[in-house]
Amino acid sequence: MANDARSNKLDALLADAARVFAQRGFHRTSMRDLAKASGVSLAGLYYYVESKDELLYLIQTRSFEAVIQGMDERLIGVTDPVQRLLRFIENHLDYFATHMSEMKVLSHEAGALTGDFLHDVNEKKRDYTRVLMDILADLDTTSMPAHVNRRVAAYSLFGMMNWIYNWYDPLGDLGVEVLAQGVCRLFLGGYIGLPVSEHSLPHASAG
Amino acid sequence: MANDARSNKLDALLADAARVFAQRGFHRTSMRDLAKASGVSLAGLYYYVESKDELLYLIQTRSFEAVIQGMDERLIGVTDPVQRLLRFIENHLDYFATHMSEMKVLSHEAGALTGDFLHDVNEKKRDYTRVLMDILADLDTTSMPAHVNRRVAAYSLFGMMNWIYNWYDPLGDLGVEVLAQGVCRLFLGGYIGLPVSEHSLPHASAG
DNA sequence: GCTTCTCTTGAACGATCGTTCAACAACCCA
DNA sequence: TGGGTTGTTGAACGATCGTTCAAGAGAAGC
Repeated sequence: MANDARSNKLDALLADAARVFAQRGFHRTSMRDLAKASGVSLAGLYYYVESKDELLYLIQTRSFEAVIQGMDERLIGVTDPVQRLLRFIENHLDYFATHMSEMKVLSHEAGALTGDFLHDVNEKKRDYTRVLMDILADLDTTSMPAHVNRRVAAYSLFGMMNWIYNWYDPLGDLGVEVLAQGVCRLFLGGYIGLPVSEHSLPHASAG
Repeated sequence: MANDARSNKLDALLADAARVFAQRGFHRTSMRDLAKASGVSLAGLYYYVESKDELLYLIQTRSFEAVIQGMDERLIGVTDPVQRLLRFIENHLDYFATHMSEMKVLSHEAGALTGDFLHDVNEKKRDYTRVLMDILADLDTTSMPAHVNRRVAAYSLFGMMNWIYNWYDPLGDLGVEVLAQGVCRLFLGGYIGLPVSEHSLPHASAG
């Protein structure tokens, strides 16, 4: 179909744009930069996208939808809150490590969106945060009380996970599994004093 | 002295600029915006500062120097690694909560610096990280082994602390002391399995 | 062969950007 | 009173920005 070709090219365009946005930042990247990076003329970009803002929005909302979908799949049928938390973290970090550019754009360029675009992504963000908060609430009733404010805990976890674009190199010595196990152990050990055993840790399966 | 007046006005200018940069982002903020916010004409800004880049650099390097100086003071004479870690966290969060705009600019606009400016701030960042890494290494030899990769632990802690500009409201219900205690408990509990007692927690004295 | 639809383009638009500069006011010291 | 330093300004500079548009290429359907 012609629609397929168009859709595929849009996908490729978004991937190129995410790479450049992650590297130079959204506002420092010009549409001319994107044209060069994607091999299309400047005017040609506007056949696939209405504006630079929509480009940013599409990158963010699509990435976020993929994260949420992965989370939904990994939580199906899992009721134990510790397991749910481990899978929540595992999913987030897996996607982050395998889609570093997109997730950096999602994390770092949150303030660059405006209007309906901003509202839509913020709604997803609220739902996603709610899932984590509910798991933590579950954890509080089934384990010893945490002594750590739940909001502080939730956003600290997001901080650990979303900060990694500032330092982590997916191609370096440090494997994703070490990263995921570290974050899981830090958070679970700190939040409920639970030493996370080897076999209950995420196996950090890719993608 | 005339030099004092000039220096004071520069300080005020940097404070205004930090506020606007934190709100709208560095690249979205024009020199005309800063002129309006500081009550000086556009051209007048260039009497105090050589360029927009230098403005950003001054905000970042001065804030970082203040953080480092506060840390140095709080670590004097303290040898117990747990206490050193608690004070490191306490200092970082205290400064963050009392200088939210500057620290957001320091955290979020790290990639906006270039050349010598970037190099200088990165050097400070490396030294500062080294202090934390040394504390963690100390912690490893005096407590049970951590089972958490040290680099992962260090950057996770920075993630928890530097992410707060994305969600924390210093004027809201959540006090700085709750924030600091939460982060300390999360990290220490997770890193060395240590339940942090009430009296050993930072008292979160303001700046 | 002709029309239609999809895709791409060079060239231009007005707006806004960071920065500069000559000019001027206000003050200090002689 | 007059010269020099300090502080401030409006107006302009060239560059770059996001976006538009008329025009054309190429394949598809008749």
